Amino acid sequence: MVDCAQCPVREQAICRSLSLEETERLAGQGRKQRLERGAVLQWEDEESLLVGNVIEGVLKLSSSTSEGREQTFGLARPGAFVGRPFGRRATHSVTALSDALVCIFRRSDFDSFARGHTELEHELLERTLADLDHTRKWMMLLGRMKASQKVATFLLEMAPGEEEGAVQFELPCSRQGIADILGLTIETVSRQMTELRNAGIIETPGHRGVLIVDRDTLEAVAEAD
Amino acid sequence: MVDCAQCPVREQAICRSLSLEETERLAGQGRKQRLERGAVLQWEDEESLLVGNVIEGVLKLSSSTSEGREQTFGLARPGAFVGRPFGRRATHSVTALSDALVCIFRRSDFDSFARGHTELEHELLERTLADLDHTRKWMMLLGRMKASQKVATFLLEMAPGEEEGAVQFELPCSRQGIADILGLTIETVSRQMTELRNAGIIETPGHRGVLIVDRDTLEAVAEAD
DNA sequence: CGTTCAATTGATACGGATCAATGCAAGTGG
DNA sequence: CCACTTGCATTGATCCGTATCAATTGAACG
Repeated sequence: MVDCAQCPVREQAICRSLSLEETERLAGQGRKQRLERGAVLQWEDEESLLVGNVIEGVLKLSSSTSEGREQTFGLARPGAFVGRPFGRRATHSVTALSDALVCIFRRSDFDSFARGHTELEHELLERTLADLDHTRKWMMLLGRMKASQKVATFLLEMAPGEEEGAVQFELPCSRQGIADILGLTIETVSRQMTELRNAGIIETPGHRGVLIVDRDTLEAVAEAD
Repeated sequence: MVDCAQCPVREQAICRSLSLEETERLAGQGRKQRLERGAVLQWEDEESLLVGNVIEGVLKLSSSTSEGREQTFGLARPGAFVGRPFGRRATHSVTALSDALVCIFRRSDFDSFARGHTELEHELLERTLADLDHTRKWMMLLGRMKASQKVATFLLEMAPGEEEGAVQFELPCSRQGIADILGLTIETVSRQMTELRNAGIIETPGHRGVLIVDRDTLEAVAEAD
């Protein structure tokens, strides 16, 4: 049985546009699935069969060139919607970066449900427009920024909040993961991190931890360096 | 008075999802506007006031870094929808690459019209999803391909049709324009074009003309070079 | 304490940017 | 009709940033 009222992402996921009753009707067509770290929910170029909401964990949207170089398009956190509704071919892979829990539907079921629920489609439209804005922003980063700017921008993007003071947090992925997002190599990312550390702008407690000491300077590096 | 029945993009623009009657009701809230080559319909970071359809010409969606390096996100051809509905801030500029004709609406008018017309919102959703797919494809190109692959991919993308034989066409933009799209410099684009010409893969009649002589080899270059 | 995997550091090569000059075609005016 | 300008495109020389290859360090774990 489903219990959307208890869902931890009820207020973030697209379901918030539906009444609890309608949400549970939708949920009746889907199921929850646990994903282990590294599991692939959808392969690029496969038929697009599934769509869904992320409940826990972090997923990665990515694609690879024929030579095997990978590019990450974005990360999906709890509350995010993943998959490609209204299209038969997946344009990217969806992989779990951490153990994750998703609430998934057959694409065809979701499509017809959405066609009957205007508010849901509208919510999806708003999200897709926001995703597009965000993707374009990162396009600029890939095409026009140098490594130091990319890394600084990435850290600022990952940092929670907007506060002035020092902020500490955990990165959602390894150095390789950062490299795939920024279109760099693992070594270049590492070097940029040590430069920032030597300059006293950040500290790096543990492999995934980051402490932003001087946010203003970090923003200046992101602007031009 | 409006006459959407005669509109040359009636069957391509989002309006195709509306009855002719509804289309003209929408048109009553908008107007046609001519844009001269180089005119800017919308500046990045300005308040998002306008949305609309491209009727004639080619527009460019782009943004610039603080240092003035420009990145193009995409081109809008006749039938395309431009602008950012349901959001108050424009994330990119919209510039006419050629003389153009657009059919525009105040964003607020369009938003409320769309909220009342499910089929229009659905059409917009499908387009936005397709735009997102396309943008991600180009993200990969920016992040992971080398100059020769970028240029080859660009030419293939611009070429009409999928035929085997030689195809001739005009590029929609100058070398600088290509550079802005591919995240390269004008010189690098030029050098790659001459390499392709010397290899007998393409010919370049006039500044904007391209003749693809050997499409297979060009595709091979795009895959890996 | 060794094994393993990720991150760091170093040395070198290469691709593309940058700076600078030349070429080429389409106007413009004498 | 020919010199002169103007705006791209092309070509060349050099420099810088990042990739690549290779070795080392460091942390997590059995």
